[in-house]
Amino acid sequence: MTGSERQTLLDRCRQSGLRITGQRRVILDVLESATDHPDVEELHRKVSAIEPGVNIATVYRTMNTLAEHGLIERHTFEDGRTRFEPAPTDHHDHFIDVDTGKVIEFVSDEIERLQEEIARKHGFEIVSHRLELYVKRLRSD
Amino acid sequence: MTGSERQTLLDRCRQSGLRITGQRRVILDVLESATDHPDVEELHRKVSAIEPGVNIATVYRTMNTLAEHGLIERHTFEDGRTRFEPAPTDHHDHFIDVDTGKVIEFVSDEIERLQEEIARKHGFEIVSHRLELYVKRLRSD
DNA sequence: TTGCAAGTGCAAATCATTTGCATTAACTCG
DNA sequence: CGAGTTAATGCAAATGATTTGCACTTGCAA
Repeated sequence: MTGSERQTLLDRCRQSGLRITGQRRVILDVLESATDHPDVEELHRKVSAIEPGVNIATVYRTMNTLAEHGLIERHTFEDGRTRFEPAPTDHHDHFIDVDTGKVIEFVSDEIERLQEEIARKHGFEIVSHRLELYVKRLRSD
Repeated sequence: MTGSERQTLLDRCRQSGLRITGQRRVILDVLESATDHPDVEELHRKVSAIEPGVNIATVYRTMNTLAEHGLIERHTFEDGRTRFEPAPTDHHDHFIDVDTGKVIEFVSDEIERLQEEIARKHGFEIVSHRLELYVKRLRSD
């Protein structure tokens, strides 16, 4: 019932004691408003459109800093590129549309439960996991 | 009931019309006898132990050739390194032991089925997928 | 406002992987 | 079995992504 449920990346940066610079504002903004999971180059391109002159090394460094502080997640899909997504609030898995390259999130408690079960059977406990479904849109004609 | 069920990588290379060179013999051998999923550097190290003087570019090239011919699979786990595993005979998913780095394979028809179901619900059909469980050994004390 | 540490730009360094080119060696065919 | 073609290899240089050293700038706490 507080107003803090949809916390912005910027807020979380503050909480982590990171300095809020002009570049960071833009980077965080771009990162947050991205529907897709962008890679560094994409980020840099979008950031530069808003605020030219931001060095790509800064984007790299910012991504690393954010990741260290747990504010973003780093993903490496089969296409090899390292991509980012803001804040692991709730856990979810990914559809990757092989035609468009779009990444869509989904959740399945059932699958999560099965994973636990299988791990236990093998004498493991799960630290984390990743499930990626490479998909094509179903055509209804 | 023929004798062809456990086909060696070498055989499959021959079938694909690849030349069998001294280096390749060794590389295939190392690849096949590896329980873990090695990356290029690991492969090169092991190969060099048997047959010194094999250039790492050759290992890279061989991996690419094998992958093109579908004789090995390329994986990129969260640790970022590109790793290989011989022959995608049956489909399976991976446990990655976060302590040891070991990769263990497993299968779950149930999970596979759930995946199909979820994809369908979202209007997708699955082209391929990857499920990785990052795990720790359960301690029984 | 002042000072210091964190952040930034730029260029050079690093790391993994690929590639051009000359050389070697597998397989095919006679 | 020997010659020819063509893939495979070695080596070094090129590439592409990411990191880093260093000098300079700037956010923020006091």
